Amino acid sequence: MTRAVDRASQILLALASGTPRLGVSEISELVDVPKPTVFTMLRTLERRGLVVQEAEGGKYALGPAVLQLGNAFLDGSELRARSASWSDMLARQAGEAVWVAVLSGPNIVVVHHTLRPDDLVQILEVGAAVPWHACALGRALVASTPDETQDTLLAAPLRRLTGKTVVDPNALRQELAEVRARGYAVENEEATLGDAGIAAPVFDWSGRVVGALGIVGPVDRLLAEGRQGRLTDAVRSTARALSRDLGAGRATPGAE
Amino acid sequence: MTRAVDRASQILLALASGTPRLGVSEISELVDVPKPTVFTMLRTLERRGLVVQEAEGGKYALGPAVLQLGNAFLDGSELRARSASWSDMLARQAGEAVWVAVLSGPNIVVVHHTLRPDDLVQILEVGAAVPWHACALGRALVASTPDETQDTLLAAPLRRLTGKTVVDPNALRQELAEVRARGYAVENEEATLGDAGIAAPVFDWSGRVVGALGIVGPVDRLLAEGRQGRLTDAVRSTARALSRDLGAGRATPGAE
DNA sequence: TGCTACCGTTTCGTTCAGCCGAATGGAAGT
DNA sequence: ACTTCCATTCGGCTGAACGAAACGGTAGCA
Repeated sequence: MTRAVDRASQILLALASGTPRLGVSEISELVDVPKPTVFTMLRTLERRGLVVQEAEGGKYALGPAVLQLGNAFLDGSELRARSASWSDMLARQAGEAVWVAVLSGPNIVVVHHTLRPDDLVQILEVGAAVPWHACALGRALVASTPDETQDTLLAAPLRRLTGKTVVDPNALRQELAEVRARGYAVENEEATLGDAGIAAPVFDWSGRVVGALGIVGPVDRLLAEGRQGRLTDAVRSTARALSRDLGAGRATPGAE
Repeated sequence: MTRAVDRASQILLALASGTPRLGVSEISELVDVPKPTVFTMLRTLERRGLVVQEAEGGKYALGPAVLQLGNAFLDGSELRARSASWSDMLARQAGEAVWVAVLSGPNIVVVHHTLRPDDLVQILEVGAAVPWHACALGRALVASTPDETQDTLLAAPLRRLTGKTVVDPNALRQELAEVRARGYAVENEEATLGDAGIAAPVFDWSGRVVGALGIVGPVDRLLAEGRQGRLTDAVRSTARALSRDLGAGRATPGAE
């Protein structure tokens, strides 16, 4: 581990963590590194366009080169490439928005988003991050990770996003076991009031979970009696098809 | 300048430069750093999710955390936030796709893309990078940068994308002077065969150029006689309005 | 207007982390 | 079975990373 590189990584992630512009002193406090060290690293990151300084003597922000990194990540994502057609099909079938996401630290981050097939204004959420424990995508994904990954994620502080967000590690651990057993996750207003989610894990050729696919939309539509079951089946079979597309075998967990 | 951090930045940018998966030896050659050093830095970047290793002993790729950085950059971009409505208006007016871009090293990178207002299938290009010299957006932007920035960009190797791409530094320098004088750039099949672009620079409150806004589309539509002039006027007045929205004064270069 | 607090930035001496050549074990290719 | 080249490990050396102290400047306040 290169200490300087790890610190610089933390600086970049601090700049991505909510407040878009931070001063040297603020960053120094957030990442617990002395100001001259932060200053030198910011100058170095600025050199490659990963960070920009607003004005002479002013605050720092992420620079355009990180957008290029993000885009290159998406371009190189086989999960994203292969999910487009399955996701489009599910959106038409379900009449709802479909997201495909991967795990990134304590969050899931959306790598593909098919808009709900209607003419209403929607925001493309590719790149959006949501805490794993507060959404169906996150639970579906994490439920299929190794126990030590789950232990790590459950040991970290869990943020409450709405009054309904479950943040008790024991309750979540039990929920993950249930999700794993039945092969899909359902979330009801834990990430956003008024919205629910249904998601299933996606596996690759080696049998490992590489992401999750799911629908997200208004709770009164998604969880309506008689409709939830059909949506769940549609989500699961689409996730299964996507897994197969990625080389997963028939015996993959959740793919029975 | 922190040497280790600069090297790690180069490793990240190498992973974004075209081939999505690279081995330790390949990266070592690309960035001219010994393999054990590359290895240790990759492990450090992996720790924060900026890089992932495909399989044990395998190749490395950018990780999901860079997508979060890219998204955070977009979320924090005032240029992007303020350009959305102006860009939508111009797209309706011109009947073409509208891009807003910033400079990132030798490329421009798209921060906002309004789709052409028709029902044909289009790909959202946010995050896409194009060499500055090969597109109208890049020329419009660079023409308004300080001389030393232009000198730096013209000194670097310039890639030819089509048979029509101008790569002679002297010819480009003259073109930049002309772009600056008239306040907009036009590009004809230099980035993509069949496509042309018209763009104008965007300024902020301090009078500095912060981006460019332009339309991109089929050359026979954009550069049609009688139409090019009207499109140019529409692009320039939209860029001017966006600049005003960002606090630029009336006397800003290109804003007469 | 003057003072205080805190900012970003600079300086410079210290020390240990970053560095990398050499070596290793393993896998791919022939 | 052998060769080649991969990713990874090891360990000694030195200069880069580090950070306390200080500086110049600005914002905020009385």
